[in-house]
Amino acid sequence: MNAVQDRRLVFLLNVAQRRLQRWVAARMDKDGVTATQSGLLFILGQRDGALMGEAGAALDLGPPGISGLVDRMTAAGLIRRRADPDDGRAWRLWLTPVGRAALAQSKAGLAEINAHLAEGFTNAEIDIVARWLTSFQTRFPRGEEQ
Amino acid sequence: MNAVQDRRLVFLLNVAQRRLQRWVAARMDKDGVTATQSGLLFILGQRDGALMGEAGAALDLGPPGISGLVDRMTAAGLIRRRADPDDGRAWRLWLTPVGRAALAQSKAGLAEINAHLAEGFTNAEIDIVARWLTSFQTRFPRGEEQ
DNA sequence: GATATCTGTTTCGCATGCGAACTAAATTTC
DNA sequence: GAAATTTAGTTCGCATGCGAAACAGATATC
Repeated sequence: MNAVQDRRLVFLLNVAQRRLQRWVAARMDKDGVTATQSGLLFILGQRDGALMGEAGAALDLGPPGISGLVDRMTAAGLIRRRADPDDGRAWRLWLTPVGRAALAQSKAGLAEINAHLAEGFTNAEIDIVARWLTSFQTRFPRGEEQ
Repeated sequence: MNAVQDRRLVFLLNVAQRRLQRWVAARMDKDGVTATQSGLLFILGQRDGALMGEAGAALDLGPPGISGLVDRMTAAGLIRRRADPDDGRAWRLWLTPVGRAALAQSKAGLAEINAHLAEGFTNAEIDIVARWLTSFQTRFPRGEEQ
């Protein structure tokens, strides 16, 4: 009899994510940066020179995910990739000037989106939403069953 | 100083969706049905013989999305597709026996996931979450700007 | 009735990201 | 120090889904 009764939540989450994705794509793509890509830009803005694995973990991406993302962003000239001097297997990622510019634009766009996302909800309500979203990380852990 | 302060919500939504997706894939894929596919099964369970466009609208998918989904599910033998007798451009979608069986299994799995999604939250809190998720449909409309 | 327009679906090229299998370098074990 | 194991990334095949453009049938307009 309430929101949990049917498939709603699963479906709603899916749709919401897709709608947001599309929205971001429509306004940010003009600057050549997608939502996921701006995620990596943010990470590097805080930790320039991070390892691919570190960046992947921060974005909650598996090895194939971060690998492909880095390929595309390197090709787009947003980041650069240099071998780690201490570990022959590892790569460190660095922002290019183009990447820095894109990051600055993403920050502005993101502020707008965040405002949009909280409109019509109190801080307490947004905190509940944030707690629910965060709980996925323990409820649906990466490596394990159940 | 609260949850809205940085990119959190956008990022959290993304991660949550991906985690759920992965989870569903891991336990449902054994039955050969993914989350999106079970979405279409649910629609047809209620409205067998729906037009592709109708199904797409119900799932919030654009033409290319529903087209590809139908291709894959037809190939998998889950649904069947017949020309609409009244409109030479349109197709109606029907569950196959295999599709019906998959739908039954999806229903069971979904109940479990829904329980999991609401654990640790009161009904009032889940209602807030549902309201937030639903608000995306007006906040980020399909066709238009702003 | 011929032309213009609208509408349902398809196709293309792309980004995203998974699991599985692989490669290669680093570390541990014996 | 050689063999076994772990770890960092890559590659492959796949599902998902977008926007743009194409296509064909349906409807409206003149």
